[in-house]
Amino acid sequence: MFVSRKISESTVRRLSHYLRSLEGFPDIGGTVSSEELAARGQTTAAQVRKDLSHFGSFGKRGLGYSVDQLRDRLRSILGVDRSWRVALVGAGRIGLALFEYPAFRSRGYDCVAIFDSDPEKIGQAWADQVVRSPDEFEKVINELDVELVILALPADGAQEMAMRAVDAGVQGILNFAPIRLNVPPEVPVEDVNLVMELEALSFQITQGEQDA
Amino acid sequence: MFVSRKISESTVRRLSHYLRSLEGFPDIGGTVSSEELAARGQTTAAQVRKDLSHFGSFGKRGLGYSVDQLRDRLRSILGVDRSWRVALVGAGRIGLALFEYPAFRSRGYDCVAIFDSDPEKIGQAWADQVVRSPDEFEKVINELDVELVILALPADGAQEMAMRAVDAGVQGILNFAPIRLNVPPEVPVEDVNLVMELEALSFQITQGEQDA
DNA sequence: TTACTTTTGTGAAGAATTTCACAATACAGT
DNA sequence: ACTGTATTGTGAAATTCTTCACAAAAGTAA
Ligand SMILES: NC(=O)c1ccc[n+]([C@@H]2O[C@H](COP(=O)([O-])OP(=O)(O)OC[C@H]3O[C@@H](n4cnc5c(N)ncnc54)[C@H](O)[C@@H]3O)[C@@H](O)[C@H]2O)c1
Ligand SMILES: NC(=O)c1ccc[n+]([C@@H]2O[C@H](COP(=O)([O-])OP(=O)(O)OC[C@H]3O[C@@H](n4cnc5c(N)ncnc54)[C@H](O)[C@@H]3O)[C@@H](O)[C@H]2O)c1
Repeated sequence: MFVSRKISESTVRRLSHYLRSLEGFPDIGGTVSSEELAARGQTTAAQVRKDLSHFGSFGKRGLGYSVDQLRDRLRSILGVDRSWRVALVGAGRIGLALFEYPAFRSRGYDCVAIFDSDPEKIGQAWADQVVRSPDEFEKVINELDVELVILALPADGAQEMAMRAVDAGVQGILNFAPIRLNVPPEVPVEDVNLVMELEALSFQITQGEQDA
Repeated sequence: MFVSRKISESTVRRLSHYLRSLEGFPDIGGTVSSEELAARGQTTAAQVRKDLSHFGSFGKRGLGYSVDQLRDRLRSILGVDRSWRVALVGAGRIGLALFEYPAFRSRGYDCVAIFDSDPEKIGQAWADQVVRSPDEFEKVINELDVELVILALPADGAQEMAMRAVDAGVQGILNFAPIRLNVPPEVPVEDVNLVMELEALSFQITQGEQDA
């Protein structure tokens, strides 16, 4: 019934999926069943109900869940019923792609500062932002009250910038650099490692062939 | 002792980590213990041994694993002891970042074709490649014997291109579009959803604060 | 050869996650 | 009000994943 601490990683991923599905319903006032939600995700109705039950019971037996209500509840559970101030560190190729990706801003992740160590890039205008020197990092993080940092810089600078971000009071890190960051356990880090995703594919293909 | 089918997703992710760690050892002829490997990953020695034991036993009691041997074995398990022919679909911001990312090629993922539907982009040269029209898709996939496809196009075109890729004989899909692709179960799909990663962060931060 | 140290490989125990299955309940129709 | 249908919320069972713990090597040193 109540938030019993320790929600599993996979549950959180599924909650994101449910929210994404619900945002597909432009429908006002409708309802959705755990069965329907399961079909759109890639899971079972029982799993959907169990996932949601960790946070309370907001369905109606015989009817399902109110789309509007469930969507709001999921937004609040996932912390996207507000906006987050994000800084981008590394104004390279992946940094640019992320910066220009509209889905971030539309979900409430607001890029309020960009840093790069390359003197050629410092001072460049990116939309409403100017690329800043890492020398200003702590000052800017504090002044703008940055909560999240996206690390899109080469691996050799990532650990240092992660530490500086934590020391400056940043609350979470999305890391694209292919290294395991060492940060205090209370600061969550999510790693994105695309080589690993490709390896997962080639693993599955290779294994599959061994069966045949 | 033998590949007993059904290796868990988390095991595969850890195998990738182990391989990445081992590639950090330029050391020729050395050995590494499960303890050391665990420290570099973010796991336990028992987990390392259990993961490896699914594929045979290639350590020496009292000594550990031969770095060279284990690295080769992991490469072969993950299917990266060969090169893979990859096509990129969608020559946009994320497509460009991926195309120029050197770690892919160096791991054996070779981008051999690029497709985009934008007439402005078709014909553009990208390094050694030329952006092609999706009209040529099936022909090119077959001629170049493409095995993997990276979908970096907007969500509304992704399902169609996934299906065409499968029909053309592609064996795996790395999908950046924020939709759940519908493909036959024997074709592995890996999804990359960055909004979900950010939501995982904001969830953890939000939850953490509720404790305090 | 024997004693000692180290570290693997693995069954068994323990923990976590998913699935099952069903009583509880909400509404619709008559 | 009653009957029928749909669908939740949730203990319990089943399954999957992780950790434990220790006998079985393998090397080293005396
Ligand atoms: N391009 C991709 O598709 C891709 C995919 C996955 C992971 N990555 C990883 O993302 C990171 C960035 O990749 P990229 O392709 O954008 O590289 P890039 O070389 O295009 O950009 C990196 C940027 O970081 C800047 N930088 C370097 N040190 C810095 C520091 N200390 N502080 C601030 N900025 C600094 C550089 O000046 C450069 O502008 C790398 O770690 C890479 O491994 C990239
Ligand atoms: N930019 C990011 O950081 C980011 C992050 C996560 C996910 N994504 C996702 O990745 C995908 C691409 O994002 P982007 O930012 O590169 O977008 P983009 O608009 O920069 O590029 C998309 C490209 O795909 C092409 N395209 C459209 N339909 C096509 C078709 N049927 N066949 C071939 N090409 C086609 C377009 O012409 C365009 O060049 C989107 O689904 C987006 O949601 C992007």
